[in-house]
Amino acid sequence: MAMPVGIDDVARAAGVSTATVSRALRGLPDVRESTRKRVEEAAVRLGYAPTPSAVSLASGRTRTIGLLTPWVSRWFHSNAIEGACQALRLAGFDALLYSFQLEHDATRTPIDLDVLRRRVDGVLVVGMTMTASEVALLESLGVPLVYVGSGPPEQVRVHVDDVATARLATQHLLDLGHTRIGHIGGYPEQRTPWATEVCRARGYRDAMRAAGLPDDPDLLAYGRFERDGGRRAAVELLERVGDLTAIVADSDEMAFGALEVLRERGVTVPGRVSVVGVDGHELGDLIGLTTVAQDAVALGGAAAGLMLEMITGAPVDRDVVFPVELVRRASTRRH
Amino acid sequence: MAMPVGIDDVARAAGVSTATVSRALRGLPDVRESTRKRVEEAAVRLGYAPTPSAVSLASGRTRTIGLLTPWVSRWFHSNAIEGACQALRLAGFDALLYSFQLEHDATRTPIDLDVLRRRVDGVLVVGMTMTASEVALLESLGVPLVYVGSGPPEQVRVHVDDVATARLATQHLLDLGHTRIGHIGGYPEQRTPWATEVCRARGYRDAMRAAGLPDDPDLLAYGRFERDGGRRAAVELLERVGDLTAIVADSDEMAFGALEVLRERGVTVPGRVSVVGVDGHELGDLIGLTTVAQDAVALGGAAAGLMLEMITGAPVDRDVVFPVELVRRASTRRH
DNA sequence: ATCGTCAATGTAAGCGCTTACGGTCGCTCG
DNA sequence: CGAGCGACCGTAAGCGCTTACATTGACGAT
Repeated sequence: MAMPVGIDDVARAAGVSTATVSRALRGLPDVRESTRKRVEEAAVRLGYAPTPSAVSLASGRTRTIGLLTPWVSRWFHSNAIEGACQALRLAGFDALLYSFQLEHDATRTPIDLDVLRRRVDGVLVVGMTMTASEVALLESLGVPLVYVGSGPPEQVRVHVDDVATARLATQHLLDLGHTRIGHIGGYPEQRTPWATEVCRARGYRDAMRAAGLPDDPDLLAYGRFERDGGRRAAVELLERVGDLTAIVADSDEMAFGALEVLRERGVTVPGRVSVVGVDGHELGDLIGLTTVAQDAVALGGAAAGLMLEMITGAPVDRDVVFPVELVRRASTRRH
Repeated sequence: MAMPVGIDDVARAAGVSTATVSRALRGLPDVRESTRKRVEEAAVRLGYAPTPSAVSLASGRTRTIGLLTPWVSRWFHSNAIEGACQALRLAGFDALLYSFQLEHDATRTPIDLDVLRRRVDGVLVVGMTMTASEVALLESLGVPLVYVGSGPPEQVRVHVDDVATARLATQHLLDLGHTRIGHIGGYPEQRTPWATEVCRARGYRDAMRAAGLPDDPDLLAYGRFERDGGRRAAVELLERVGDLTAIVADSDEMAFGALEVLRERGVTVPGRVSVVGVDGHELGDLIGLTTVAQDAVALGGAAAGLMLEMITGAPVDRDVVFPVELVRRASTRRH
């Protein structure tokens, strides 16, 4: 194991001062081209690489972005993280992963954001509905923030139009002649108005109203944004609504849960009930789930891009909205 | 935004030297209990938190673990990462995520491991078959290494017995009376002997031989360890083997791909062909895929635990093997 | 009373960089 | 021909901690 080579070693080898090495290697001006060449040559020859912590301490920058996420193994999150990671690496930035297992949304333990302090140059909030106080806490870190998936309107965010997305899903069902359409979504209580849960619920309601259908609370069921949440909500819905002919689930994973319940109860899909989800989960294809797809990887990548621009001080779009696409598959049909 | 409070501020507030603050806050000996109390009180009051880069620079430790992984959005990886992340956070460690999109395995671009140098106290290699030279490079980092999923025998690793796993899957099919059992696995070429691809292929072969069946190269098809890889391999298999009655796929995701192909071609499952996968993917339940399940989250968590022990210098098991479990579902039946 | 001992602190030298500031030198310009 | 000006580079002061080593008392032993 070769012993560590520092910036002074390079300086000595190149016959210049450490300051010049620093400038030369970082491409700063005020360095003669011939000198820079010589320094770079020496650096390569010695296999020099700056010590990150020393750079951070001296410069105040970490070249690291924090990824704040409630889960890493869920579809949206893992894909968005993947996209962000790639983009960050390309720019020479590192990704610090902070996954907070958020239990019950109500009694959720306060996130210890202090672990981020002075650790990152910016943070990407991935698919996480934060409370107002959490947002304030985040802002107190004093670094750029980008919200992926959903975020406060006044913040920089990269997302799809959740209202339109749910409306599209619902409209698809309406177009097929359904009217008794149940909605399976995330718990809207204690949510800020911009939460995905809230927006998608609104999209559903908007579509129903626009079709002249009355608001019917029986058609609404909630659960956590995952398969099991979808299961519970579906059970509720089936027990409450006898003439249900369709379900729009706010995520594919919830839809999968609903499909399970339907199958267990012998309710054929799309024979008796049509189901549409939201996300564009890879396995939706195999399962034959009609869905409104979004490109989570691209969202993550775009968010990372924005973040990098913000760090360099460039002005950025405060609100980047990605398109969604209805993917018709076997789980929906005319009523 | 309150201005940053440093260790000296705490020292002043507590009426001691910075050295004492450092010792007191880190629980080192040689600090009178009353002093420690006073220092802690002051630290809390001022909202002091040490600057990570300063700590790293001075101590040489980063309290950060690098997670090396080829993908984050695939089942095994996202789950293992999730498990590792949680365990690390509990210990106050950060997780630096390095996701390398490995393209073609043959011409894979050399991983730039230098980004890890002096950045991490250890690295977890998650579900990644590394070449001998990559392993050597990793070792040159001079930090503890733990391999999750598969790794060189002489290294510390946390994994399932891949040979036994594939054997179990195959045996299940044999027990059901199948003999024309195709195997869908990852490309075994250019792999080290301990690669998951190689071991699972061996498990399949062992089971077949043990059942007295001849080696039949026609029954082997390869692809990447994901859905599309499963698709291609399945297509190959179907075109080559007319009397195929069962398939063992080396991952659930590959099995899903195979199921798609079978369905597209009108081959009923398990009517004409039985399929068994490996992993325990959440959606295997919905899809009804028989599989040999492993607990990826637990693997990740255990690996993180080992890592932490290694960092503190404790001796650890060099080889932690987790159990697997056959989960019978609708995709397999008696021939 | 004297000395070693040991617990509890303080002192200060780094850790490996960045960067404000100063200095040199060769030119241009009035 | 001297002042002024850039271009280029070196000096050195940190950045905010950790830690080897020195220091100080208090105390029991001699």
